[in-house]
Amino acid sequence: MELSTEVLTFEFRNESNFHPMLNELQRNYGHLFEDGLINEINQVGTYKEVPAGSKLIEIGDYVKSMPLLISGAIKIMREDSEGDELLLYFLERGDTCAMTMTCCMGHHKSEVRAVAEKDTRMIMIPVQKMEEWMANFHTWRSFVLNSYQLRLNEMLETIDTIAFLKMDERLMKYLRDKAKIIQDDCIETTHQQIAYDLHTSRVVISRLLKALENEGKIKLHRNYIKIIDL
Amino acid sequence: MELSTEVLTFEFRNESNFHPMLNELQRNYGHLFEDGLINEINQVGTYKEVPAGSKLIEIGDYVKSMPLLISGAIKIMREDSEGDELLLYFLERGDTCAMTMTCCMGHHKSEVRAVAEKDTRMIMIPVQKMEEWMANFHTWRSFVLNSYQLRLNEMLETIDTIAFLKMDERLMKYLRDKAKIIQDDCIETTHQQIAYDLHTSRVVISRLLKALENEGKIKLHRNYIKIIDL
DNA sequence: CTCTTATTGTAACATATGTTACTGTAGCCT
DNA sequence: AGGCTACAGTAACATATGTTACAATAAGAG
Repeated sequence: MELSTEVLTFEFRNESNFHPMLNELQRNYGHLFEDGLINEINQVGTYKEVPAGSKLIEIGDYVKSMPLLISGAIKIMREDSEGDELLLYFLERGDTCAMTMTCCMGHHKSEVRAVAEKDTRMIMIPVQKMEEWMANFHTWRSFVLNSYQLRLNEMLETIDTIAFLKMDERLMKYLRDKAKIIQDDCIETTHQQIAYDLHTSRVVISRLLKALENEGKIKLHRNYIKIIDL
Repeated sequence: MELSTEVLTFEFRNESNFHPMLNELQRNYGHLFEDGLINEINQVGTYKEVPAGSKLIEIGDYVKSMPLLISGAIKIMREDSEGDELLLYFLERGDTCAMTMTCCMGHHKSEVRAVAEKDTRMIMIPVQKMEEWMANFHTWRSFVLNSYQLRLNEMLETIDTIAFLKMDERLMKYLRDKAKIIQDDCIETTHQQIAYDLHTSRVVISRLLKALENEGKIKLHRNYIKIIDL
């Protein structure tokens, strides 16, 4: 499955009479950041809008800016040397990517892939500012540390899921999480795509999905799954 | 297997003519921290020495100080609701525990268990100072961020191991990692203990160990395993 | 419409891992 | 020595997951 890696970027900075970014900032991050910081972000940040399916970061990429999500969702994936994939977690409004921060600050290659799960809007912050703000803005320090904490907890949850749950339970959790992310009981996907995300085979997923349908928990259709009671 | 949770703590602070802690600090963290910070750590830090096997943190504990490891090793474990265990990673000299930092700063319960793998020496930092130093010491900020990055990468490696490797490969990696941590080709442990760490059953471990022995990679003995060629 | 492709369902089988049960023995205590 | 316990070896079987192969059909392209 080939997805376009094209990304639409709109620059709003330095335009005198049109500041949607400032608006978005205040709406989504006003309660987190002090005014001075909001101002700085507005100065150096770049507004970016990407359609569902676009690849934002590939494994091995050098990353030079970190995102502040405004809306939408981003799927973070891991891949091993054989190309086998595994879904790690999703990012949503108010999130940033701790993995990206570590890449930025350590000037390392990305260890993960990031793909827009829905149409997504975000503000990109250049890496140099991150460090500067760490020294100057208490709210930025808190935000960064809090982001690390959230991400560590997501990783822990991922480990729990893989280590302690059987595939049928992982599948149920996957469907629940996905429905929550897209805020819809109808999940548009294929059995093959789920198999990639959970790192198993399509036949296994079809088998388990059919079992869930027989238990009345979901209803299967071509290219989408309707959640009844999970 | 019941282990003593007793912990030996020696306090060296505020003693005028005996400062082993300052020595240890300079030896192990002098290249990382500026003088002023070393001094502060020496003022408020507590030297702590624990024997192998002692439990430092239990899941659900509230943690009010973070460790800077001087020597030894600490095993970080996860446990699910049924009491099934899983080894996450080890901490060594120069490390601190990012999970602990997040607990301290967020005032959350610990999500993990920490057990001394060897006799271990460390300096404990009270949580209040952590935040203060974040604002005042550039080297402390770098250290904290770097610790988060290391821990995220350890977690990623753990996920890779569980998700992409079969049990025999996980076992080999486990033996290699363990030998490296204790710096000895003879690993003192039982099949049952390995089974707990890898979250599988003793019989499975015995079976796979026997296979490794037949391949000439290890030599099995009662209560210890000698690594030949892994 | 016809042809093609992607998607799904399903059977049959292979393999990895988990479970139960039993044995032997080293090490320790008395 | 005798007895106890933890540890290890192994067989036989159960289950979960992975693999291969093939059929049925919906959706889209022409």
